[in-house]
Amino acid sequence: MGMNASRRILHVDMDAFFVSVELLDHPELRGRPVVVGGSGPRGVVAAASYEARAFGVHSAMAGAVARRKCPQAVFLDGRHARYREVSAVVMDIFGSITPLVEPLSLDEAFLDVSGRVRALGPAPEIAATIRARVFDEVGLTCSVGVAHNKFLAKLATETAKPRATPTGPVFGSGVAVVDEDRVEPFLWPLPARALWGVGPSTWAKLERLGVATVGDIARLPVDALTRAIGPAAGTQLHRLARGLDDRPVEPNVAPKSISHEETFAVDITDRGRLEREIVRLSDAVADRLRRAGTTGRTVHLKVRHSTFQTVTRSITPPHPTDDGLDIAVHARTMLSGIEVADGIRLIGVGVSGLEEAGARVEQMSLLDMEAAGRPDHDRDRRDLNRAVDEIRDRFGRSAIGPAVLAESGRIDAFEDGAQQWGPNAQR
DNA sequence: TCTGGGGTCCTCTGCCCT
DNA sequence: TCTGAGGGCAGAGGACCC
Repeated sequence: MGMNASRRILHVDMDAFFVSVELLDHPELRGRPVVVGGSGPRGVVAAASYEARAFGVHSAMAGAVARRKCPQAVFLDGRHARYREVSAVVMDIFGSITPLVEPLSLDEAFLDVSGRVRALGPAPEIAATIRARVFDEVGLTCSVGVAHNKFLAKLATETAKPRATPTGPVFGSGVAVVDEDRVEPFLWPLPARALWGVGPSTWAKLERLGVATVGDIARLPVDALTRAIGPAAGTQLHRLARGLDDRPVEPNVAPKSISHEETFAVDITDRGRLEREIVRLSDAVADRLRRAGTTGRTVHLKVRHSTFQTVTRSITPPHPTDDGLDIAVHARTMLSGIEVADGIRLIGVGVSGLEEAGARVEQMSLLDMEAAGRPDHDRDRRDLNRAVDEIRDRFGRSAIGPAVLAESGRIDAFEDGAQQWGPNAQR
């Protein structure tokens, strides 16, 4: 395809995905306000049905607030494993349309259908086909935006979505198209907040510049923008405001980091307890690293104090690792420099700098390994991890785990389906 | 009963090296 | 030897997204 050939990009977004999956499995709840997440002592809303949205409930809202706004709503814990399962079926439908599918999350994806128009018809027709197939084969509704780039396709989706009103949900058009010669009338009246990358902080800075709409940004000189919000964000925003976006749809984007974090039902001041949580989180991170066949170079620790002040520490050891104990030792070292007496509400462990496992082992000479004093030790640990992985494959994640966790009985906290949006009430 | 969990990217700062 | 500029990297934090 030539450089100037117009691309045909679809953005597909499932409508109220987590809630819709729950309604699929619990049809008796249809028509009622339903909220996924937010049921625990410190939970937040992950998704709200359009009936619940009519009461002002929306995702990321504190569970307590949601309850106050809509006490009659049904609050459900999330079932992440189930959502993944349904998502895989939906993504397979996308994959049968074009190989160029880039998932953004479980419920959203970009599709480049430029090469499929000849076979399947114009992009809006492909969009309608996708909606029909997702409904017929999965039983869920989705909205689709069509444009010549990712950014405009995503904005188009918003206008196609159902809306919540006091009298009940109103269906959207389902498919929305932004034609290449209609970009400015579509884009410029929108609030600047609609642009990708404009959150509360950037929004405040833009307001100080007297900017309200996307059109205002487009008419602003670039250097005024870069001075206000930085070179990278400034140039990017200026391009988006003129509808320019040449990012390709990229399937198979490799993850750059893996992490687990947890908010406690009650703040923790006991360092020993925090160290045990670190072992558990590190074990879960390492488990995922090995399953993905990767190792991590940099270990990160995240600590949120009772005041909500959040600090992060990171360290890059000489060798990449996929070993839970290894990760835990580094994380614990970093924790030792942090005051915990004031109460800790969240702790997280992660690794970044991912590379294929073994990529480096071959480069490391035997001499290096001996100088580091770890050849036998390393091999033993790899054997142990392999055995642990096999046992877990056969009997589940809770079958085996670090000894320090045995008494607290928390090894299985990351079993598939563990609820994901806040601490359980009983913890 | 205020504020989850899993990510990405950018900026700033300090340090090392040239 | 001292000083400085500038690149590269690591670490910390912030902003943003779903």
